[in-house]
This record gives sequence, structure tokens and C-alpha cells, in this order.
Amino acid sequence: MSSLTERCRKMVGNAMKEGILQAALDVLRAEGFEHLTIEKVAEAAGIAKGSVYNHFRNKQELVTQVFERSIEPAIEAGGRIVEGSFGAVQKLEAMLRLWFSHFSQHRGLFDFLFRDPHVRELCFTSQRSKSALAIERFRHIFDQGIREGDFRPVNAMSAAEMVVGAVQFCIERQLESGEQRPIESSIQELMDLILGGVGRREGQEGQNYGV
Amino acid sequence: MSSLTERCRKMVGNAMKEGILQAALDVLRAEGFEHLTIEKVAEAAGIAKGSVYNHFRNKQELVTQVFERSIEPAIEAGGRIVEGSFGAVQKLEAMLRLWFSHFSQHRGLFDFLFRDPHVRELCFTSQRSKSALAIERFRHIFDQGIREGDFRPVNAMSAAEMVVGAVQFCIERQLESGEQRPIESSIQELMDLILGGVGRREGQEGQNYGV
Amino acid sequence: MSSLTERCRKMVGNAMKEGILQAALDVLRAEGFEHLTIEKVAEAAGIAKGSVYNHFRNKQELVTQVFERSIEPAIEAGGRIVEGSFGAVQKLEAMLRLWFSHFSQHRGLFDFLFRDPHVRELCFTSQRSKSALAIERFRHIFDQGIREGDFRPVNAMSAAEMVVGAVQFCIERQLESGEQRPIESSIQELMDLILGGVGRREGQEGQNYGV
Amino acid sequence: MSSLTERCRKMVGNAMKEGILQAALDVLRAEGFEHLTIEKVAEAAGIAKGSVYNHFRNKQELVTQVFERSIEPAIEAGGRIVEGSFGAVQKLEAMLRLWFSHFSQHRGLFDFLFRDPHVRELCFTSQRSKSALAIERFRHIFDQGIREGDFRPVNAMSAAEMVVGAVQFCIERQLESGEQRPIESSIQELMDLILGGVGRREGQEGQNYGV
DNA sequence: TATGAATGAGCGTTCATTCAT
DNA sequence: GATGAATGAACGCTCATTCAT
Repeated sequence: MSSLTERCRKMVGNAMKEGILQAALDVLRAEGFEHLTIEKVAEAAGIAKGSVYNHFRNKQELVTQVFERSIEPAIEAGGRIVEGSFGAVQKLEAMLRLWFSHFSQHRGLFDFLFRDPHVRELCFTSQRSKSALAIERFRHIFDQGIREGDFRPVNAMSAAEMVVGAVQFCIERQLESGEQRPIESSIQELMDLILGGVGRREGQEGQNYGV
Repeated sequence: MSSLTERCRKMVGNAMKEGILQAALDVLRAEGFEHLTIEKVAEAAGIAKGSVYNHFRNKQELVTQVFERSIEPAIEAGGRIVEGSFGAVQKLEAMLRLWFSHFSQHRGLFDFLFRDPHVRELCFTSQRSKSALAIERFRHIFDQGIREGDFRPVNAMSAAEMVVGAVQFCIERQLESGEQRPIESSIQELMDLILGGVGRREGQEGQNYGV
Repeated sequence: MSSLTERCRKMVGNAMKEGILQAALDVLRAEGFEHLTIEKVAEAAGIAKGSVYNHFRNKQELVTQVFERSIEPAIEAGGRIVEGSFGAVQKLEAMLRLWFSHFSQHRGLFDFLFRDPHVRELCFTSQRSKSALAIERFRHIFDQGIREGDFRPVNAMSAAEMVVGAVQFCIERQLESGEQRPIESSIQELMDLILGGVGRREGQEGQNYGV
Repeated sequence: MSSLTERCRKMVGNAMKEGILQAALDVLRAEGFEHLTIEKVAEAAGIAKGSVYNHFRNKQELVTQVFERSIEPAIEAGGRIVEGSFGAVQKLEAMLRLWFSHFSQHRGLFDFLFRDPHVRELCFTSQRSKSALAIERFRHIFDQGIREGDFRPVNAMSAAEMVVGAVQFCIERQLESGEQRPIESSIQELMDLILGGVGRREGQEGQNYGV
């Protein structure tokens, strides 16, 4: 955690804010949320404690912004997928790929978001709207799928909730276990389950497994 | 919150511990996690602050045990379901029913566990092993279903993860939104999605929409 | 609180100081003393925080001057009364009238000076010398009265102290209670008490009660 | 400021509170109100900062109690005077004597109450009711005097206000100037002015001064 | 074993003041 | 002179934990 002061003193004002956010992220990663204090953030940023308050009204605002910054790109990417002109199945798969790859690519960045329970909680809190957004997006995809005849006429909302819960949980588990499973494998497995369910169907019975 | 002292003074040590746990639960419900202090717990239990430390090494241990107590019955019930002699589909449905009903019946008790972010996080922490247990149980059910030919030969572990994530998330959402949806409806919807997936099947095509 | 900057930028330095003092007064009235910060004053004056320090060595000096400004006119008016060529009784009454009217006319201005304990204290501090001045002036009036035979040969200094204390206290009380008593009534009552005291006199005895 | 810890550790709980109050008084005297911090009080009392909060909810409560303790005895003594069975003139004189002597005898204790503007302000604030009490008592005395024919039928309330203001101010002035004037002299002078006023009376003219 | 006063590290926050630009 | 970001000492307050009784 090198001193930011020299780097920042002559920077444009905005850069200092970035520096503090980065410092907060560093502290979060290094010490976890419950040991995140303004003093440590300031120290990590190489600035005085009081200076933090020139850029963030209070601790809550700082931590929230750390999280918002981290998740922003994924949200935008999600928006682009939903609004694209592909079929529902493709969109669904793209969405899963986005989630998995985003969390994998930024594992270094998101690790703490899920590993540290305190942070995870805060994220979920702040993400309540984000969660709602995610659900909404999956719902759109399911609606489209149903409309276009690719999906059964299920309750799109419930399906969306289920998928979001399942995906989040799977990602969490992978991060927790440190398992480095190929993303595509996870995606295909989830797609298979989401599309086909676990139940055996009469038609399939004969086709796939015969006797 | 009547004084527990008289009741407990001559009781076996275990009863005192029960009283403290109950007091902690009361405080948690009344004031939320972030206002839970040892002092308040002691006061609610009608004992002295220091006495709490005769039964719990520290605050963390106390709070963890509060949660463990809350979830214990459900865990045992889950064990009985898995070890029963029913079909996988019935076990799966029973399991979902257990989860939903448990959280519904104890809504007053669990509300705070999910509403208060700090508590939720703590619960998830303690539940990491509980989650693992839950996954294991669902995995057993899926294994049974596959073995007995009721389920497709999916990856039982992945399916279990998915279901646990989905169910937890749905319950959380319901608690958060305060929605009082009929349990059976939720269960049936989830069962339908888990068993049948969202994707259209060839066999259905003809049945449902004709050509 | 419009920006003073444009108005003041090209003004003589003195005008800027006036602007800051006025801004400080505005903040004082609007937010009370304990919420008076240099930053708010600067903002109200439409200038930068640092600029305040080009005109006032520190906060203390600024606040003191705000008070001095407020009381200046009354002091000058007091001087004119004492140096006038009237009798002691008339001067005494004029003095009381000045005090009462000054505080009444500027009630909006002085209210906070007395209502807010922190400010009141600060004013009293700064007024210690002002009090001395006031006492001195009343002492002159009493000396004159004694010399010219209008007053008994009392200790002029003690009488002056007494009167100043009494008048200040009465004004304070009125401001505190928010009472809107007619000034003339207060003045006449005080004059009566100062001149005649409360004690019964031989001459009165016969007049008022007969024997 | 000797360590109170040894002395107090074995004392009854109440003694510790006394010790803190005394320590606060010491700090107040030594450093003035605006430098009174909880930390300094704790240090002066030889205890830990947090311990102060075992006896006082917050700083405000502590300081208020310091003041209340200081003035309590005088208030009670005042009550005994008013309720006594003497004439109004005697009661008035006794009251003045009480005030002067109380502040003189406890000069060491009250010095700060008047010398330090911050404290004075706080006292006046807390004393608003005390002031009201003092006024009420003088009013009773004046009422009695008027009823019994010793005083002119003046406005008892106004006279009381005037006297309280005058006496407080005179005492303040003496404390401020450090002047050690004989109390009796001050009392007699005030009594003379209060009873007789400053104005010359026709009847007196001949009697007292002749021509 | 129960007590609860004492502890003391720690926290979030404020704000008068400085100084490089 | 004007600026305002940076400073950093200071403050009131909390509370898990200890320990002498």
C-alpha cells in the first residue's frame, strides 16, 4: 500500500477520490470489512484521516461507492445483452456467461465481496436494487422466450428468481471453495438444468437412454 | 422480559444458558443485531453482564449459537426426510415444503435473521456448513432419483447447488418483500421448474400447441 | 445569501470585511453559534474559506467583531447622552430608553446573542469592557446628579453597577421570555425604583396611609 | 490532582461519582470550561475515560451536576430565609448577606463559575430555573414588605428582577476585579440603594442634609 | 458462581487552520 | 489576493471483556 500522496498531490481532484476508493478496496481485501476503518483507508491512501471526508460524506458512502464501482460494468453489460436481438436461449446463455466470467475475471476484485461475510452482506444490501435489476432482466429473457415459443409458459418472474438465486449461489460456492472449474462447463450444466429440469420425460426416456 | 434470575438461580447450568440464548433472541428481535450488546442480553436475561461469559466465550459464540438453535429443528427434520423411504420426487417436494414452512412458521423468528443485513451475514457464515449439509441432502435425493430412474442422469451435485441457491433466494425475497404468498403455490412452481425446466420439449410441442 | 464575490472582488478591502461580517451574522441568525463554522461563513459570503483568514486572524476575532459591530451604535448613542447638557434624571431616563429600545429594535439581531448560550457568553466576554464603559457612564450621570443636588450623595460607582446589572438582567429576561412589554412601562418602573427605592418614607407614611 | 483510584476502588459506588464531580470541578478551575474534556476529567480523577460514562450519561449531564452541586446549599439556605418569620427588610438583608457570603466563602469553588465565561453561560442556562427561583423569592419578600407596610406598593416582580440582576452583577464584578471589599459594606450600600433609591426626597432634604 | 464497576482501545466525525497554486 | 484541498489534533462516545469481591 504505497503512499498515494506523491502521486496524487498534483493530480486532478477526481484522482484523489479514485485513490481513496482503491485504498478502501485494498483494505477490504487485506483485512475484511469489519476491520475497515476510515483511518486504515486513509493510511492506505497515504493521506490524512480527515481528507477522506473531503470526498465522502461518511463511511457508509465510501463503502457503498466501492461496491457500486465494482459492479457497474457488469450491470451495463447485462443491459446490452437483454436489449440485443438474439433468441432467449442465447441471451440466457450470454447472461450466465457474463456472470461467471465477470466474477472470474475480477476474482481478485470480487473475492472480498463474497469471501468476507460482512462485505457480502453489505453488497447484498446495496444490491437489493441490483438484485431486483438482475431478476428483472432474466424475467425479460424468459418473457421473450415464452412469447417466441422457445420456453414453456412458466411464471417468468419465478423462473427469473430461481435462476438468479441459483447462479449467485453457484458462483459463491465456487469462490468459497476456490475451485477453478472451467466456466463453460458450469454454464452448460446450468443451461441444461434450467432448460430441461431434472425430471425424466416420457419422450426423452426412449430417445436418450432406451433400454 | 421478566427476570430470569429467580427462575434460573437454582437451575442446572444448562437452563441458564437457555435463558441467555432466549434473551439474546428477544433482544435481536426487539432491537436488531447492531444494537445487540452483551449488556442488553444480560439485562433481558435478568443476570449480570459478567455472567454471560460463564456460558459463552464471547459475543460471537453467543450469536452463533442463537442462530444454530433456530435452525436446528429444520436440520433434523431434513435428515428424517432424506432417510425416509419415499421416492425422490416426494422427498424433493417434502424438502421444499420443509424449508418454506419452516421459514414461514418462524417468520417472526427469522424475519430479523434476514432483514437485518448484519444478522443475515452472520447467519450465512454459520450456515456455510449448514449450506453444505443442505446441498449434501439434496444431492442424496437427486442421486436416488437418478438411480431409481425418476430423474435424468444430471450432475446431482450441481443440481443440488442450484436448487439450494434457488430456494434460499426465493425465501429471502419473500421475507424481504413481506409477501405472504401461499406456500403450496411456491412449492408447486418450484417443483415444476426443477423437474421440467423452462425449455420446450418435442413431446410437448404437439400436445400443447398443436401444429 | 447571494454571492458577494462579484460585488466585492473589485471593492476596497474594507468592503470584503464588511461582507464577511454580514455573512457571519446571517449564519449566526440562521444556525446559531454552535453551528457557526468558517466554511459556512465563507459560503454565505460567496468567498473561499481561506479568504476569511485574509481579514480575520482567526474565528474568535471574527465572532468578536460581529458582536462589536452590533453594539457599536448603542455605545456611541450612549456617549452622546452622557455628554449632553441635560439634567441627571433626564440623562438616566434617556440611557434606559436607549438600552431598551436598542435591544428591542434589534431584537431580531440580538435575539440570538442572548438566546444562544454560547453566543451570550461570548458577548459577555467581549462586553466586559463594554460593561465597564456602561458603568462609567452611569457613574458620570450619578456624579452629576449628586453634584447638582438631584440625587442623594450615594456611592455613584455602586449605584452605577447596580443599575447596569439591573437593566441588563431585565432586558435578558424579556428576551428570554419573549415577553413584549411596552418599553415605556419598563422604563418608568425602573426609574421609579432607582429614584425612589422600595422603602417607605416618613413623608409618604402620612400621605398614603394616614394615621 | 491525585489519583482517585486507590482511594475509590474500595469505596461505595457513590464515592466514585463524587470523585468524578470533584475532578471535573478541578479541571474546570484549572483549565476553564472550553478545555474541559472527558479525558481530562478522567485523568484528574485517576480513572479511565470510559468509566466516566458509568456514572454520567454524557458530558452535559456531568457538567450540569457539577453546577447543581455547587449551588444547592445556597438555594436551600435561601428557602429557609424566605420562609422565616422576620420582617421583609430583615429578610432582604439576610438574602443579600447569603448571596455575598456564599459566593465569598466558596470563592474557590465559584470563582470559575463566574470567571470563565463558558461556565458562566452554562450556569445561567441551567440556572434559568434557578434565576426564576431567586426572583420568586425576592418577590415574596417584596410582597410581604408591601403587605406589612414596610415597602411602597411597587411592582414586586419588577423590583425582584431588578434586585437579582443588581446583586448578581455586583458579585460578578467583585469576583472579576478580585476586589476583596468587606461584605457588610457592600450589603449596606445595596440595602441603602434598594430601600431609598438615589433620588432626593423633599422630606429628606431638610432632615438629612439641611441647607 | 455471580456480580457489575472499571477498563481502554477504538471509532466516526468535525473543523480551524495552513499553504501550494 | 484568492482559492479550497489537505491536514491532523481533538472530541464524545461505545462496548466487549476482565477481575476483585
